Amino acid sequence: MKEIQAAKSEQYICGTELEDLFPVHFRKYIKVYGFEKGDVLFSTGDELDELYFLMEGKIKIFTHTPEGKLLINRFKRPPALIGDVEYSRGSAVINSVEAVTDGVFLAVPFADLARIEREHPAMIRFLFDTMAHKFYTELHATSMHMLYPVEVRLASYLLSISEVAEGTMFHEEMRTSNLMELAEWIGTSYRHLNRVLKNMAAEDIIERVNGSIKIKNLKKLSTLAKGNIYE
Amino acid sequence: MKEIQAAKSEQYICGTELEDLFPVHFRKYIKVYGFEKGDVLFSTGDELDELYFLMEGKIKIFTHTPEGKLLINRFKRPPALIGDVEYSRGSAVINSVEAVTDGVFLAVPFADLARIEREHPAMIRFLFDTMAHKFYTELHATSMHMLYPVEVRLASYLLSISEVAEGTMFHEEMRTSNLMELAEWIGTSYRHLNRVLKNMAAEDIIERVNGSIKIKNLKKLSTLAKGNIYE
DNA sequence: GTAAGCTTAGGACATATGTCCTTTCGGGAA
DNA sequence: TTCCCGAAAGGACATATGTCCTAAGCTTAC
Repeated sequence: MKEIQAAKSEQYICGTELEDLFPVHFRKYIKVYGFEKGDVLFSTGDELDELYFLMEGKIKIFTHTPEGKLLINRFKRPPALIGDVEYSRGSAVINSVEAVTDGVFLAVPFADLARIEREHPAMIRFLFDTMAHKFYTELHATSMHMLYPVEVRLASYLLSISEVAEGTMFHEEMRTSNLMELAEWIGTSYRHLNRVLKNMAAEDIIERVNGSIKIKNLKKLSTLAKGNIYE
Repeated sequence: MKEIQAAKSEQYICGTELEDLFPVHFRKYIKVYGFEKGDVLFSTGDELDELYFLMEGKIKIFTHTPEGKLLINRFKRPPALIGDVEYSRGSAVINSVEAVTDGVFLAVPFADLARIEREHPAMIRFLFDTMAHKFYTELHATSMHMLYPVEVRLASYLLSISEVAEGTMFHEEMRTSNLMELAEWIGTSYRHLNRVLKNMAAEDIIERVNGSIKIKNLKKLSTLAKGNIYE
């Protein structure tokens, strides 16, 4: 990840929610960073001193254990905030972050953020709301994982991507390009995902055409998902 | 849960963190509620219009599915906040809350809270920090659940209660009185917990004396827990 | 075009965990 | 004391899910 000197933060801020958030005279302190697919953006334990706004691209946030097991916490697309927990707690980075695609961050040094916070209450309110939303989402996902088997989570996921019509930006957040990523997102092994997909195909709920998944019976799928929408 | 008219919020606020949080002239709007063991305090879907500070007692926060399955989200002891997510999002109650023991809440109407927030920035900062902490804790718990089998979670739990010596208030938060509650907290069935306890006993890590658990080999336990502390 | 390397697909087997039931046991109610 | 009940303990079996492995079908680089 490296700073793009040429880029002006203005071009990313204009027309977004961030316009209200950053008083104009603070904008010159905002840096623009670019990253490339596969970059390791942050690692557990790093010290952070900037807050990052994901403006472009897709990133993945994950935990890994000392034994090397890996758990995808979530995939994120804009708009997303990285480093808010660390800003609040003053602690080191909790989860590792990796770039799934190329992308762009805006960065605000914690020191400047503290100043903005003081003279512009909207900022802290924004941070609070964002955090509340993250927490809510996390709670929801945890419940799903603990309460339902993979089959239900998968059904719910498939539903969510099939309803793009009514879709807020939110649904975008977890579209995945291939099955392995999907397995990670749902929180299971690729093998098991495959097994469940096979069952669904056997029951004519979906059809697998050369790698991609087509929904054949939306109604059955809804029943399976038990009214859950994956987020 | 009912308001205790006689009680003054002052007596609960004095000497705590809340002293800085509530400007003196706002304190008269703070209500005091008492509840009794077993009371259902909040249910999913309720509309909330107050923020609650748990001052005394122990409560349990849980989700239940349409099918009746139940998932303990966590147990809480003071200090704890209920309703902050709802305040931020303006949404209905997410998880149900039940009293595990008798206890006391302080309550601040959202309307007043909004006013305090405006003239006293420490309040929103407090909410933000609290939320960040909740989020962090939730993340940690999720990772534990997803990454480790019950055995490790149990070991970690036992460690945490054995280290009361170094204990912040935090460790208190999840002491449970009986095995069924412990099973719920760890997120497994009573049967399975029992099974795992038996294994540990067989390996001389613990000893089960008439219902209670004694730790016999702290070192082995630590190894099992792999350095995790069940926060 | 060919080899290398993913991604997809699935067999075989092991393990973690859940469900249902039965038995035992200690403490409070009658 | 006697009886009853909830908590504790564990057997038997079912199910969800993981691990390891093999093979086939594509891309992609050269």
